[in-house]
Amino acid sequence: MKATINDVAKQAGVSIKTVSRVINNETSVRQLTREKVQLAVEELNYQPNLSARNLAGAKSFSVAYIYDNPNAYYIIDMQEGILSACKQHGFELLIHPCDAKNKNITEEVVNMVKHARIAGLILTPPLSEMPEFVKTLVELDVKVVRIMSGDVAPDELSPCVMVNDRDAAQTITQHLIDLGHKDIAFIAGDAEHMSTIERYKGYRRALKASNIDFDKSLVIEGDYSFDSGVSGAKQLMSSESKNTRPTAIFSCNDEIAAGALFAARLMNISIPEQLSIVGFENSPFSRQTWPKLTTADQPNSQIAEDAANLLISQVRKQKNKITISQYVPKLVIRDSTAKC
Amino acid sequence: MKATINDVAKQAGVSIKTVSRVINNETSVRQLTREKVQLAVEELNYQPNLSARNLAGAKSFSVAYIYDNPNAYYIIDMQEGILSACKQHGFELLIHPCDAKNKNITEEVVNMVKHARIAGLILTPPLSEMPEFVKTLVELDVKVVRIMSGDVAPDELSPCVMVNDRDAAQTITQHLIDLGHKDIAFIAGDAEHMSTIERYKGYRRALKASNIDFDKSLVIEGDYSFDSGVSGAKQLMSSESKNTRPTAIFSCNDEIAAGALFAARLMNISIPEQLSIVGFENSPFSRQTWPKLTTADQPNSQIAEDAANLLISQVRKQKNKITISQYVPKLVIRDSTAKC
DNA sequence: TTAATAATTGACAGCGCTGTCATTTTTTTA
DNA sequence: TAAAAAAATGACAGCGCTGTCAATTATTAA
Repeated sequence: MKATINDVAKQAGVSIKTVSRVINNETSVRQLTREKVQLAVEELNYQPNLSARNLAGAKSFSVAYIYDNPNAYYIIDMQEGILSACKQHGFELLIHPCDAKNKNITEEVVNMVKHARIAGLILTPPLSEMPEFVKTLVELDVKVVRIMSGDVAPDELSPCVMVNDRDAAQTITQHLIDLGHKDIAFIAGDAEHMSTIERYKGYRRALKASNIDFDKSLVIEGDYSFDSGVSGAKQLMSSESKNTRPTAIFSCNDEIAAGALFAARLMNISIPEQLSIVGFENSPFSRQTWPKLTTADQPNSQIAEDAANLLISQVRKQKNKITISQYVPKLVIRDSTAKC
Repeated sequence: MKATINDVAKQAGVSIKTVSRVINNETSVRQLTREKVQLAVEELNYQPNLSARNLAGAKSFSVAYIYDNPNAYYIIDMQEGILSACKQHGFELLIHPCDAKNKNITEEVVNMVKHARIAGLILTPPLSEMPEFVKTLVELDVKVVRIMSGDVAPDELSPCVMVNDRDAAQTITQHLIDLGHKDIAFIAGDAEHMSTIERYKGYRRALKASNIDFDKSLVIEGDYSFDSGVSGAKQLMSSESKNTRPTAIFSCNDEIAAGALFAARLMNISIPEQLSIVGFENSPFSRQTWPKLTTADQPNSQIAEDAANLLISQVRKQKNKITISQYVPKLVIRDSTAKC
């Protein structure tokens, strides 16, 4: 019932090998022949069988998305972006949730790659930020594309799609400064995440650009969780605290910001009148807090599609060398920030 | 490098066909032979090649999860549950987001199933609740397992995993009644979703059981969105409203509840002192609202794993007829409900 | 124009597995 | 104990495709 390469060959009056050449976009097929084949492909609505391709060829038509990230919205966006690129190029997507903290993560992934004959991997933080992990993979000749925080790729290991958190954080902080804030606190995400580091840099840079003295006591460690937002904000705003009480809090992501909002509520601090709070990521729930969060929006699905396209062209050896594309999240002003 | 069936056969001193029999759990292999083969499989860490299996056999080792649901947390939980069952049985998971409203959805899915040689599908609402869609699929001999709301399967089309929203809703409503509430409003999800209907039934049943008069004006149409929670609660609590002002609101899911919380805030109604609000689903953000939501918890990942196992045993023709398993979400009491 | 070279095309094996069917071994029956 | 029946095993083709290499055709140089 489903057309095979044989049917197409017969219909086009050529050998199956020629059909194979056409569908794989190989050179050395005469234009006329190519068109004959393409016509037959369309008439029969032929689509190559992935299993057969994977089995016969040295190539693979599967890419995998390996993730370890508690943020469901992020993952779903990524997946859909990747899927969209895959569909376009006749690739298949395998998803593989895992635990980055696991010592055997490298082994686990290597095993999976070997077993399932994966053409390449897409990695997002924190996995994309584990140099040893990536290096091992690359040395095993696995194509990898990483989505990372920063403006330039940290190495030549693999192509990257960079998200410029630094500039975005600077813009966000500037927004607070423009509102008249001077005592701006910073609640960090996991310290080892590049995004935390980059956002911190942007924050510092904005302060510096406006000649605002940096107060170390306004920087609180956190871990990208709601709870760390709660405790961070409590610590910052408690009356016994020796710090200058900040008038604004830069939260490393929306969850932290939601936590800070929660803490403010607990302490009877009204937002944004008495305290401005910003988030980062523009996850759907940043619109569902009270008040709605000012945050930075990143086009995740677009970023993922970009990464997948990069990966696929790598796999096809369309050597576009180490390509890098960069995105800068955009400020979204909502109701959690106000004049000082 | 990777062991193939040939390596195993050689190692075990049998033919590849016998190895095939063992790994497929077929009968008519002597116990002794079976053990020899199993030993070799372990020694070589052999794992059958999916592509080869798919290509050679009539069977397929891929299942697909087709979804159309804006709730990222739900999808991720589902995926992970399905993935876990797949891993256990050597199946592969394909994910396929789609739009249930699309007229060609059936064609799209049928096409995908045919093309990718899918062994079976897992469907969640709203797709699982489209009888014509399911029927078409089943008639094309595609195995389907549905996750649905209700206590018994609506038909014999396919196995189902049922989530008893009705009983859960009754329990939740009873919780409100126990707190002394009598004027309990209901903000519905999408009217055509079974879950809305079932939750509504549970709500009505609880009222009836406690001899509380049902007030139609306390039932508001909604659509499972934050915004419908906002407008629903506004409508219920506005002073011009002719209704009895409710003292509690049953929201059909956590998003609606978050919306109701938001509206209450807007209207200066304090929760839970002046108004109790309950959600449904226990999504992560129900812990991140102020106050934290009382809600009903459903073990989504477990449900999904169950569904996937059901599907896989169907595919393997281990005819456990039309099996149904049922889950009842459990009440989780947090801070958004209080005595009247 | 012809030989040499380059560009196109095809024949065929084989990827790792399962299905079919024939063969061998074991068990049962007479 | 032999013959018949049943159970266990294996030989081999072939799933749909790609890689290799040989054969053919078109193009260029001499």
